[in-house]
Amino acid sequence: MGRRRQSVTIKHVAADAGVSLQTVSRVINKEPNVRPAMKERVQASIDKLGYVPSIAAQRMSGSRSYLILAINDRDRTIADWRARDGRDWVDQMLLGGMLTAAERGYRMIFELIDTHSDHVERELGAAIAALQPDGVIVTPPHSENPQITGLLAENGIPFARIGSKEDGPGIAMTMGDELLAGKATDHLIELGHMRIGFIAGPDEYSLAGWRTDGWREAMGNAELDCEDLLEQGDFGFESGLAAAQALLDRENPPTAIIASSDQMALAALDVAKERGLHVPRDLSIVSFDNTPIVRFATPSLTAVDQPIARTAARAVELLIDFNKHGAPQAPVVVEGELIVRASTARAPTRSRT
Amino acid sequence: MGRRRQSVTIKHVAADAGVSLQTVSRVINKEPNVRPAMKERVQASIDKLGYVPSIAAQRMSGSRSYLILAINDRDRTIADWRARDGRDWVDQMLLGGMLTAAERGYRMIFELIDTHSDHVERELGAAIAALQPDGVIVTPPHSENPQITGLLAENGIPFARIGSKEDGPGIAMTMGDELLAGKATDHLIELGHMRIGFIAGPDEYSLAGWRTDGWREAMGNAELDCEDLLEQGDFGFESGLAAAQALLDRENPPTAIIASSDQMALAALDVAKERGLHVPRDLSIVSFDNTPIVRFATPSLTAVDQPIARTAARAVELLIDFNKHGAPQAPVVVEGELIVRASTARAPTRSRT
DNA sequence: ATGAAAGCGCTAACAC
DNA sequence: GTGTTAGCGCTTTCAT
Repeated sequence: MGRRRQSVTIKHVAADAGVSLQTVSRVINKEPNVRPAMKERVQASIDKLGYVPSIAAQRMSGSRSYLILAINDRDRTIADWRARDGRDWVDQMLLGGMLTAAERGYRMIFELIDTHSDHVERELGAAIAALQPDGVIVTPPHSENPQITGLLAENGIPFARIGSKEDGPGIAMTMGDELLAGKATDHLIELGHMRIGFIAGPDEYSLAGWRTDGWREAMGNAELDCEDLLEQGDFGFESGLAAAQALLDRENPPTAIIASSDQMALAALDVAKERGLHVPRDLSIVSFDNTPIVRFATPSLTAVDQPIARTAARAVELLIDFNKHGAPQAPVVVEGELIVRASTARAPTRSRT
Repeated sequence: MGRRRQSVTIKHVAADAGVSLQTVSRVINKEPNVRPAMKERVQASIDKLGYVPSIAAQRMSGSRSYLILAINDRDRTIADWRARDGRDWVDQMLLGGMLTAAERGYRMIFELIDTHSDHVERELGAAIAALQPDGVIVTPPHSENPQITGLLAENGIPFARIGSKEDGPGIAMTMGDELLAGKATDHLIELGHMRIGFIAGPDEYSLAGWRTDGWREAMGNAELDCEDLLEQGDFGFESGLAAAQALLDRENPPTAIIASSDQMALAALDVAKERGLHVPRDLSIVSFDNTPIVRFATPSLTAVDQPIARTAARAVELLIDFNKHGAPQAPVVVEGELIVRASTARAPTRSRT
C-alpha cells in the first residue's frame, strides 16, 4: 500500500496544458479572468488526464471542503435502526441531501451526536475540526439545542436548523407542521367529525407544539370544542397506547383521533381494535410522519407526510449558496401534504355510548 | 465566511506542551518511542486545548484519510428510496458501518455509482481522487463488476466485496446464502413438506445462484425431488407474482415456497390469497432478506435475515486492519439466520388437487 | 489575463 | 527518544 499519492495532480494538468498552476486552479474553480481559449485548453487536459482535485488539498489551502455534515440524535437514531420497523428518516435525509449535494460537487457526511451528553461540544467540535464542513444540517432535537447552534455559530459555519423557527443564527426550516395539522383536522371536519381527539408529542420538540396549535386553530375555526380531547405522548408506541385509552375512555369519546407520530397512531389503531371499534367506521385515525409501515397497516393509515428528503435537499442548496445569498430572512417552509388512505371515513351517525 | 482556518492546530499543542510538532504527531498517532511522561504532558495539552487533527492535513501529508467509502448501485438505491416501502438496506449498511468506523476514528461516506454506465470508471475514479478513502466497500452488483474491482485494485485501495466469493483482489464477503437457503429448506422439511418450490433471483447476482444451490442441496439430502419446483424472478414483486402463479399451476403444486427476496415472497403471499389458499395452512412461505415489511405482512413472514449491518461493520474492521493483517485467505462469512414467524406451518395432510 | 511565491496542517525521512 | 527539514496538492496573496 505505502504512500498512496494522488496519481494525477494539478501539476500534471498544468504541464500538459503548458500553463501555470494558477490558471488550472482558476479553471477548476470557474473563476473569471481566464480567456475562453485558455480555459478550453486547460479543460481539455483535465479531461484527457482524468484529473479530479483532491478535496483534502483544497481544504488545506483554505478553500472549501465540499463537505456537508448532517447530524442526528445518537440515541434515537440507533434505537430506530435497531428496531427495524421501517422508519426511514435516515434514508430519506441521506438520499435527499446526498443527491443534491452531488449535483453541486459536494458530499454529505452523516454523523450522530449525543444530545444529552455533557460532551456535545467535544463530539461536535471534533467532527467540525476533523472534517471542516462547509455546512451543517441539524435536526430535532439538536436544532433547538443552544449548545449546538451556539458552537456552530461561533465557528462561523453555516447551518440549517430543521424543525426550528426561532430567530438566531442558522437557517430556520420547518415542514409546515401547524398548517398540516390544520389540514388533517379540516379533512376530518369535512367528513363530519365534531369530536376530534389529538395526541400531542413531547414538549421538548417545538414541532410537537406547532402540530397541537394547528389542530386547536382548525377546531376553533370550525367552532368545535377542544375540551377533553387532548392527550400527550412522547412519539413512542407505548405512550400512544395510554393516550388513546384515555381519549376513548372519555364520557363523550372522540370519533376521530389525530396522532402526532406514526407510532402513536398505530397504537391508537391497536387500542381501537382491542375495544372492538372498527377503523374507520367507528373511529377515524390520522397519523403524522408517514413512515412506510403506515401504508402496510390494516387499514392503511391516512397520514401527514413529512418531506424529509425534500427538506434535506433544500437545506443542502441553501447551505451551498450561503456565501452568495446569506440566510433567508424568514423560516424556510418545505411543506408536507396530507395523504388520504383507508383509516378515515365519515363520522358515525350516532354516538356509541 | 472568509478563510475558516483550524482554530487549534498541532502547533498550538506543541507550543503549549513545549515540544516539537513531531512529538505531538507521535502521540496523536500512538507511535512508539515516546516516553510516558512526555506522552502524558502532550496529551494534557491536547485535552486542554481541545485539539483534534484535521483529516485534510493528515491526508495531505501522505498518511491516512480516515475515510471509508461505501458504494451502492445508483439506480436500485434510488428506486428503493423512492418506493418508500421500508427496505432498509441503506440504513443498515450505513449505521452498521458508521458506528464501527467511528469507534476507530474513521468516517464512512456513502456514495452511489451507476453500474450500467460507461462512466463507471469516471465516477468511481472521481470519488477516489477526491476523497482518497482508506478503504472501499462494494455491494452487489458492483462487487462482481470487474471494471470496479479492477479500478480499485489498480489504485491499491483495500476493498471489501460484499456478496462475492471469487478469488482475486479485495476481501470477499458473503452472508452465507447457500447455508441459509439450506436452513430454510430444512425448516420446511421438518414441518413435513415434501414439495418445496423455490423462486430464484436473477443470474446477474451470484448470490441468487448460491441460494438456489442451497435449496437444491438440502432437497437432495432429504432425497426430495426438485423437478418442476424451480422458477426464476428478478427479485421484484411483479416477477414474484408470475413465478408463484407458475409454481401453483403445476399439476402437483408445492406445499411450500421459498422466495429469494422479500418482494417475491410478498407476491407469492398475494397469489396464494387470491387463489383462496390459506397461509400457512395450505401453503407455507419463506422469504429472503427480512426487510421490515415482512414482519408487518399478514401473516408475518418467516424469513432469512441478511445481517447487513454486521457485514458492513465487519468490512470496516477488516479494511481498517488491512495494512496490519492483509486480506483474509478465504471468503469471510457473516452468517445470517432464519427467523421463524407465522407463514410456515406443518404441511397439509392431503393434497389439494 | 497570467504567473511566482508563500503557506495551509500535518507526517515521513532523516538527523541527533 | 526527540527535533529538524522537506513536501503533500492546492489556493491564496501579490506581481507582472
